[in-house]
Amino acid sequence: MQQLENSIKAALSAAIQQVFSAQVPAEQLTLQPTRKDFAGSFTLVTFPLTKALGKGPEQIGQALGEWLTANEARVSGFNVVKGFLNLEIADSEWVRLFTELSQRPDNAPVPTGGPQQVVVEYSSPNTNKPLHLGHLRNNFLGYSVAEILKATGATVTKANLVNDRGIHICKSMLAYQQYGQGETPQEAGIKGDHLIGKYYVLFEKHYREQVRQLEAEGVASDIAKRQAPMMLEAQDMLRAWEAGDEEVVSLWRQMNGWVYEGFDETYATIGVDFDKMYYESETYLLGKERVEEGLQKGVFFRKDDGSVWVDLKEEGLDEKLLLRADGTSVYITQDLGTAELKYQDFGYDLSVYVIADEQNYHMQVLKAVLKKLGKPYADAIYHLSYGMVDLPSGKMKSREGTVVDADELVQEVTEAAKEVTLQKGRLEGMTEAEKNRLFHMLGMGALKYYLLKVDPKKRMLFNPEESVKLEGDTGPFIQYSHARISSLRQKAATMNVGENIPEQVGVLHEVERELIQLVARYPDAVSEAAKAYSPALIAQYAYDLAKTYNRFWNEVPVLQDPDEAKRSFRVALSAQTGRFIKASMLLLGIDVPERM
RNA sequence: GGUCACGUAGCUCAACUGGAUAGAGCACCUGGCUACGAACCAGGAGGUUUGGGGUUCGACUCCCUACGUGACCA
Repeated sequence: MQQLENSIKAALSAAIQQVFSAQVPAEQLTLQPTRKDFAGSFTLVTFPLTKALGKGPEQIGQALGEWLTANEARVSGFNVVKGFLNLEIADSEWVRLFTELSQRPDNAPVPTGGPQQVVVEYSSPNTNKPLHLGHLRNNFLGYSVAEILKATGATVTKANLVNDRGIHICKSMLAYQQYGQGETPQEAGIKGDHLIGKYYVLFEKHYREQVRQLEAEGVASDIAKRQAPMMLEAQDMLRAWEAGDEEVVSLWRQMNGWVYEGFDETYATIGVDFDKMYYESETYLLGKERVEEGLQKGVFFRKDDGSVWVDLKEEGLDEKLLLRADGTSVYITQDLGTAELKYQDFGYDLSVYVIADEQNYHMQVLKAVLKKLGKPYADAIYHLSYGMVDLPSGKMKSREGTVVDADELVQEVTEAAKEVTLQKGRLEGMTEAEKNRLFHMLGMGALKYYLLKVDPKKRMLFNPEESVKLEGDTGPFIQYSHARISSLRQKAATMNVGENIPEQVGVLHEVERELIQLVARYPDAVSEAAKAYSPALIAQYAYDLAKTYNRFWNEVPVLQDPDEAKRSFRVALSAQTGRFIKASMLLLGIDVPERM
């Protein structure tokens, strides 16, 4: 489609040369898809040309339209409305374009001239609690963006940086020591990540009680928060961990192990994967080396108390602490180390960080610091900043217990999909296992599509009732369209209708033309989505494709048409639509069924 | 206090990066299954794009300002 558009532009540029004897390079022309209410496929906006050509917008449109229909075989007609020249493309050209696309292998890359070695870091959980709704947006985005970049031909590594050390996990450990009585996930019958989460909550509960008590005794609030015994103990534990205390380290290992088992189960269920795992416990020391490097290069400075800082005022930021006075690291310290390590491992020319927008400032600082250090990979860092997920009741707050648990949510959407599918689905002859796989596929389709169809940058609202809907602008709507196509193809096969594209198709139906144009846009959709790091563009495309196909289904007979050529052509068009629906959905991490 | 986002139909989201009469879905109303799958399709109603100013042939989009929401920095 892009090619066709470019060659039309070139033709327009030539037309301007011929008719007005003026030079207007093709790149300067604004060509856009024609709006639905007008005839034509491409529209040239002629307003910008009036000055250069010294004519009115209608006059220009008329003259160019006439020249093109006479001299350019692919342009079959035109009309001018105010400053808009609408060009109609010959049906033969659409059929030719479609034929070309049908021969394209499904996994052919869409070259964009973009980065080739890519690392996408996403998920990046803390190990003190199970995944929740916010993590789901992150996971789905990261997975999808990685797949989209792969589709452009890049070599992509999916990385997960696990935050396995720090005060948060010590809190869970402490509570477990005090109240756990050695229980294991197996004994408790709870997933490991949920078990650890339970103790984290327990810590918070008792800790807050202690703070309240201290306050009742007249201690100031901020002091009480720092002096509460459980907080002091947790900090002791962190120090013991850093010192390598055997007992603490072994408990830490055991509890993190449980969490990983739980996470792995969740990752498998939601269908995301990673090529490389990083653990902060293994990388945080590397960050200190970078700080040392910065001190030696003179781009960082040490304050009297021994803490290390960087001055980013010239970059429009502030002074930033890099290492505490006691030599312990802060978040950014370890990020410096991990960035270096990733570069050593993969030599990326693009490193994507899928991180919520609350860390915009932090990521700016990271990039600026790496630049100060003169790191060649600083500019390759891209922060894919996404908005928070709100609930109808407001913000999710773990303190108030309003977080939506990922595992529970997956369960719910699957259950909802099951209910409807049992009622309306065509499940004859399917085994129980196949049925369950289908329910899961549809439930996840609904959930993933719901979270991915919104522009990543924007904060979004998660409405539980809407997220399990299967009608309208939803994943299952698109999955349904695919199932329909599969069914049609099967029937076509039994009726001996081929999927070949005949030499002569005749005049196209308007909706056929529209469908071909959409199908032809697939590579453009992928490349736009890659450039914008936006799965939402793919979701939008898949929806348009399914929607237009359904209109085609309702308005045009396929197997019933008396003309044999039309029958095969329409089956071929259906088949290709199905392939691109599937390809698009797979880019979102959503699988599509043959029937449902 | 400072910095940065965002504000579009009752609700949830689009709008090709400055182009035509701002589009979809949900909800509401009307119509279409003895047709290849009705989880579908067609139609109706619903908008001062938060308010106010400016830039230009043209502004949801860019600039200024007020209000509202959110995040971050101490």
